[in-house]
Amino acid sequence: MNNSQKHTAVSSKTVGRLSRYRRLLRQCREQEDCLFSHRLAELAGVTPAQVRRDIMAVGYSGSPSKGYEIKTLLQHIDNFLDPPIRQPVALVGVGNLGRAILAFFAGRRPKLKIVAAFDKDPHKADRVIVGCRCYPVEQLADIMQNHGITIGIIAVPASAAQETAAALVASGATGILNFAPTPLRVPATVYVEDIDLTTSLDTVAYFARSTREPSLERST
Amino acid sequence: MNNSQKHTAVSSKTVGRLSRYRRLLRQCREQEDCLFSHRLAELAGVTPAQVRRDIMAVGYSGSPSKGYEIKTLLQHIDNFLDPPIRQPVALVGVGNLGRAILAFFAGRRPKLKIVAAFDKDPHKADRVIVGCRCYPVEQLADIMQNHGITIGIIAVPASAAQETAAALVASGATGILNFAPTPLRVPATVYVEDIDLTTSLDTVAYFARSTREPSLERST
DNA sequence: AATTATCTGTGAAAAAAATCACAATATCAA
DNA sequence: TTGATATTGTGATTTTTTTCACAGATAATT
Ligand SMILES: NC(=O)c1ccc[n+]([C@@H]2O[C@H](COP(=O)([O-])OP(=O)(O)OC[C@H]3O[C@@H](n4cnc5c(N)ncnc54)[C@H](O)[C@@H]3O)[C@@H](O)[C@H]2O)c1
Ligand SMILES: NC(=O)c1ccc[n+]([C@@H]2O[C@H](COP(=O)([O-])OP(=O)(O)OC[C@H]3O[C@@H](n4cnc5c(N)ncnc54)[C@H](O)[C@@H]3O)[C@@H](O)[C@H]2O)c1
Repeated sequence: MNNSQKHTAVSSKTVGRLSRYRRLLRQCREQEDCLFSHRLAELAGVTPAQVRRDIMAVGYSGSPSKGYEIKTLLQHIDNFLDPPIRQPVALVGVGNLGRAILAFFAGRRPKLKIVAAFDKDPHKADRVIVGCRCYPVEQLADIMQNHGITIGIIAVPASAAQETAAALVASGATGILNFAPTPLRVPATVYVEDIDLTTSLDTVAYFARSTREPSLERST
Repeated sequence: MNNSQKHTAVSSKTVGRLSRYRRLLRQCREQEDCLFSHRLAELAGVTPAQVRRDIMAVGYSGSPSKGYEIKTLLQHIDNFLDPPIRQPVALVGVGNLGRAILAFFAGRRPKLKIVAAFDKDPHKADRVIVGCRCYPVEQLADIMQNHGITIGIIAVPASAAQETAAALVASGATGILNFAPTPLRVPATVYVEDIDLTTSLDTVAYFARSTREPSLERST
């Protein structure tokens, strides 16, 4: 019981893809028992070599003849991705996006669930929003420490994002999923993943223009 | 009036960062007239060299003494990122997430706005949801072609994502922003950007565990 | 006007990520 | 048993992305 994280430092890209593989594998485990790297690659939209490399990280070997046994591979990925015990999550900002996020994660993943939501609006505090208890932000530190929360999701307006990040970190967060369109200033020991809709849409728009060949369309 | 896209093919990473720079620059253009690469780098959370490289893509040169003139740089970034005329967007799936997205983009970007939303639920069709007209999915092809829509946002359940993507592409989409946790199968000429919450949260959770050093905390 | 200090723009180098390509291995057909 | 075939795991290679580092530029200072 000593392995886990020291192999060669797995990249966040690989971790992300493993998460995606996991979902795909769960879907197809009813139909199939085993699959080959090229099959999983096709499902995931990556190359077979990429799949094999990624799978190396979880310490499981397939057989050249049958490929990967889905059940076992899933166990290995779960073991790699899932927290050993439990890793509760806090959501800050119960607005439009916050509620959608609560709805999205509700009832999934027992080990990685949103156990508390916070909002500075008193109307939202002390209620159960989508099955999740909502508290006033003032109680953030207390409740995070009570629950042992180490992950925060930021869904507050950009203007409040930095202070929210600071509060989360001060209360023990070591990972943050940030939806506010602001780069967060946090200690280097804290892992931040930004999800920036504007940036994503700008990027899609840019490549939607250049991806289309010279002449086309103009239907009747 | 010939330049724009053929320089050396700008990467999506650069495009994304330019979008981020733009937002930051807009914020600080009240306080400052000019800034240096290291200042913008600090704001954006990247290195100064990265900023300078990215800015090369928009064809603007700063002065070694004063840095970049914010107003002019913004013009160049706008010119680079924004569509020449107008690039209307369609949203498919007006559920929790869809409504949050409509709210988020409402009233911004005249050139890049969501002009139509679609849902298969008749209760949602033919209404104005957050300032955006909502139609039954059956009208997707017609309305996309009427409006000349080339960008689609997918916010339908995963099970309907592939068919939605196919419908979008068939109706002229060349770029898709996909929130459904499913890899989309589309022609290579269509640019797809996936936003996968589960994957993102898994990644944060993974690094939230390994990012913290051996011993710490346990405050009173 | 010379000196100093500091920046940009960019070729070159480094680092990171993806892909190639092949030995090792397993299976099957004859 | 042998040969043909197909796949894995991974070292080597390629490609992509980031960073380095410095020539050239600009302004302030003496
Ligand atoms: N709506 C979307 O689809 C979307 C998408 C991407 C990003 N975002 C970003 O996510 C954030 C939230 O978006 P939204 O649409 O839900 O906005 P919203 O205004 O609907 O919700 C924001 C919520 O945060 C609460 N809040 C404000 N300051 C707070 C603080 N200091 N502490 C705790 N709670 C606080 C508000 O009371 C409100 O309930 C914004 O930064 C937005 O830019 C939104
Ligand atoms: N809620 C979130 O925060 C969140 C976050 C990330 C990703 N997602 C993903 O986004 C998608 C939507 O999530 P949601 O929470 O809004 O779900 P939701 O169930 O609230 O909304 C889905 C909507 O899509 C409509 N729909 C279903 N099939 C359709 C079809 N074929 N054509 C047009 N409309 C159709 C439904 O009528 C419904 O209104 C899901 O794939 C989900 O996994 C959601």
